[in-house]
Amino acid sequence: MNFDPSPAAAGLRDRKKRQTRAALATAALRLVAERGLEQVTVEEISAAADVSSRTFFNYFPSKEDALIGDHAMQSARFVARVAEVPPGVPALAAIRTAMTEVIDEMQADRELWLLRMAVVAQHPALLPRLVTVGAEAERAMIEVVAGRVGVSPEHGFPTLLTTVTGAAFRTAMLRWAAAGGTRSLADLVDEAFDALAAGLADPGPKT
Amino acid sequence: MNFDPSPAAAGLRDRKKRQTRAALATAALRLVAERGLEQVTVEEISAAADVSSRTFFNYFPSKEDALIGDHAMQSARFVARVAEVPPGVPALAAIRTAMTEVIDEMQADRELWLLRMAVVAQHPALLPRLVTVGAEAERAMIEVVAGRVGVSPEHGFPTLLTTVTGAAFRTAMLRWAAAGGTRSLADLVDEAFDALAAGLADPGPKT
DNA sequence: GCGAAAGTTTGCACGGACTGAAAGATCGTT
DNA sequence: AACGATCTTTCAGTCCGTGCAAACTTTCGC
Repeated sequence: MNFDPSPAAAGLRDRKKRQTRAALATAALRLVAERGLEQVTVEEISAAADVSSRTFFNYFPSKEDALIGDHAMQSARFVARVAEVPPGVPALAAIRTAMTEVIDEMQADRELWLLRMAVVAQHPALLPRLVTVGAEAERAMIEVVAGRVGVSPEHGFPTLLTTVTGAAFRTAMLRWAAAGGTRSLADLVDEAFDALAAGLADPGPKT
Repeated sequence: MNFDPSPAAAGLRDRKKRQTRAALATAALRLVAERGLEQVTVEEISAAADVSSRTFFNYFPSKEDALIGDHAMQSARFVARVAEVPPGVPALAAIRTAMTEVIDEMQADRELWLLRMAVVAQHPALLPRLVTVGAEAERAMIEVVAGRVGVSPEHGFPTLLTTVTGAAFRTAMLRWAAAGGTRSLADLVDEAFDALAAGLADPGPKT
């Protein structure tokens, strides 16, 4: 069992795996950013990372997944953070609060994420695969929200809130990348969540 | 130029094209609903529609597209309807109003849409391809919203509103299908839009 | 150290999605 | 009936993605 995947690990085996995984991911991003998704084969990505193309598929189930990365654990932590926010805080605000941790991690990997978002912007089909990376994470999120607001998961609200905040976060990420990281991601997320909390009312001309 | 694609057309050729397109789409839906997406090949779908598999790809660029259908014109009309709503009406309400036409058409094809949504529910990867079927439609929508509320398209609001209402509509469609069409789609969309207008505030326990 | 155990990489073979080109069938028009 | 335009089919080919088994490497027990 590996409870701490990020730091320089004890085993040599794990370190190597992390290396090749990172090499594949960055090679994929770099090549696709240069040439476009269709113009890059997994064989080329694998060659750039010095492994066989079969090995590529041992790490990622598809070409797209190598670009998006593996956010399974981040998603799980995110859901857990939402559950940890004190009760009484409205669910929308709780989600915004829990996002802070994810945002900080993205800012830490700033270059990687800006490149990744540039690729996503060029290939909108990849967009949905961000944030909502897993069906289980989404279901878990829906259940946590249902618990927070005290309704059954069959009620429409938890699902609506989950998908809508996901969409809001995605647009914030896109704007962040479009601005080349000029404005802070946290600011852009705040802006989006403020608009949601305001009922998506038309912004005054003074904005 | 064909300005009126739906009614029984004049030419025999066009009729045949419509027939095979519909045959392919319904065969795809039926087979995938029975066996699942991975267990159905394009060859089988084509055989069920009595055409070669190459012909399938003359009609649809991918297996998924045959399931989702071709909503390009509907999307364009939808965007146009949003632009037609009298100014002064907030953008969120304008979008809800414009949706009525789309919803009515879906209710008219009730069986087809319920089957389609059942398939989508079984294969969440198809979900994003609904509503947001085209990048151009989405951009057009963003521009119309920007025009309505009097901000530049670079402002975050138009994009946010477009993606968020899309997500809301998708959840309403899923609930509609999950309930087997018991509740009217219009009701479920209203519920979602009311929640959006209320700033996604937690629903009281009395809901 | 050393050999067994466990995990990883690789090549091979395969099925299926999708595309281009060229030949064949069908339809509309005169 | 014949011609041109349009659609369908056949064919060959590329690439994605997966199961399998052999070769290899790290780890562990002794």
